[in-house]
Amino acid sequence: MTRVLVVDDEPQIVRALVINLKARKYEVDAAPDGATALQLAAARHPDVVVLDLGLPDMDGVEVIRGLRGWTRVPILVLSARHSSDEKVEALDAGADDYVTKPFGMDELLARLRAAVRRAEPTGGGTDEMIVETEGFTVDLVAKKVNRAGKDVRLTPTEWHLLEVLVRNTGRLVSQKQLLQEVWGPSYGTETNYLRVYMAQLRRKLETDPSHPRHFITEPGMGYRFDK
Amino acid sequence: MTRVLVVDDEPQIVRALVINLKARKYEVDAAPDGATALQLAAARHPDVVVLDLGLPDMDGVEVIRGLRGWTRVPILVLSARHSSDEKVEALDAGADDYVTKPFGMDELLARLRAAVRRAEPTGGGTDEMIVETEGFTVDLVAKKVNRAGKDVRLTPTEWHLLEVLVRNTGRLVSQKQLLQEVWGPSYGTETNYLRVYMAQLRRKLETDPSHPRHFITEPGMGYRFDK
DNA sequence: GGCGTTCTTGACGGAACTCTGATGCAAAAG
DNA sequence: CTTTTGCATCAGAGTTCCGTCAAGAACGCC
Repeated sequence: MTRVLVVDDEPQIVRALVINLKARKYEVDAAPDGATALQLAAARHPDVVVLDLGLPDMDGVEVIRGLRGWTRVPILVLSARHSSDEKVEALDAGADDYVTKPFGMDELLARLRAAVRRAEPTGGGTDEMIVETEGFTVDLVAKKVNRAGKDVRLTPTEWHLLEVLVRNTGRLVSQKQLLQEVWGPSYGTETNYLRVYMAQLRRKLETDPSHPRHFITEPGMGYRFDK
Repeated sequence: MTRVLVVDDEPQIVRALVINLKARKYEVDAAPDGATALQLAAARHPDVVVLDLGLPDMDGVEVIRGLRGWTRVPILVLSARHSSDEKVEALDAGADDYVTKPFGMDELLARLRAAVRRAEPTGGGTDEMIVETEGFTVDLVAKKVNRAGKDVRLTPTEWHLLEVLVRNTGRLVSQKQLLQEVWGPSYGTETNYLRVYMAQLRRKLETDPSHPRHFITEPGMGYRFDK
């Protein structure tokens, strides 16, 4: 189910959006200001953000920057201002689309669908995004890990961590990047989480967990997944 | 260089777009109708398509579908029609954005930048920034050094030092600059650190560490990395 | 409300890394 | 030829970082 974060300080707009989105089977979170928005985004990892630029506590563009610091989630900006400069600023800060109020609900929903669609992982269906090692197989589309013919059960956090590593196969991923992608932007230094969950992954996937061959530690820098 | 395909049957709009895009260092192809557009798209593989819906030979939405059959290239729709239905149809057919005429050039360019930006690869196919010598290979993105088929393990400081040198391949880097970039602004004089870590790098990477060929000392001045 | 799963937190031993000082060598300066 | 200066090398001390375990807290599911 697609999760949407709606950020707006006008209750009637939020209500209208929430009703329409829920009717179309979206999962919706709402935030009345920028601080709440950033917090919710980190906690809930929405698939798309609908953001009103006129917020009570901070400039909407700052919210965009705050999000772009750690995520590429599509951001659809709402604004009462029609000025070209405003649009350019928001778009260049990292917004994906800009809709001026008053807006048609149909159009907004269509733009939302477009934003979600293009964020989908390679919809072409040609490459299945399956990574194989000699000990196990990771299917990024089906979200499944197979080892010796049996599916391995992973917790959400374990899976998320594995996903980030596998999407960067062969590349070193810094601890900060891992923490921020999996736990959110404010967790950049909680390296103990990484230690615990990396140990879990190794225990579940490595042939010899105490001598990992695929989940490599680069001391002081980060981790690397190798085939 | 980013390649743009402009599809429009009104010469003056095409001309305005081409001039503005070329001035901003885009490479531009232009097509006056749908058939030419599909053909050019296939031949030239543009990074983004700007598409007017009002074409002489076919419905613009058909062009979108024709493109979406085989590519995920961002499509930015231009149209004189403000109707919500038109927008929804185009977006749901696979367009990425919809701008109504008359449009502001600044806004259009900003939306174009946004479309190109989000199409940029993140997990796959990034440019690799690889530097090769006859003895070893440095991958600045994956943070990997390969020597004789095996990965060389570098400590954070060693890697950081190597990175600064490699990014300045062929140029002399002063000791002060190296120290300040790797250890911080207040370490401009601790040249002994440099000696120790330069020796480590040579020991790990040079074929004959006592007669370095790549990590050259310039006495009294600094160090230089040569291929 | 009870139960099982998952997430968080803290502590500890061991491994890896950084720093430091001593020593030797070579080239430039006197 | 001697002195001085700058660099290379080595090994040990101190510090930081990582893997592991275990227990409590939070969460979701009947």
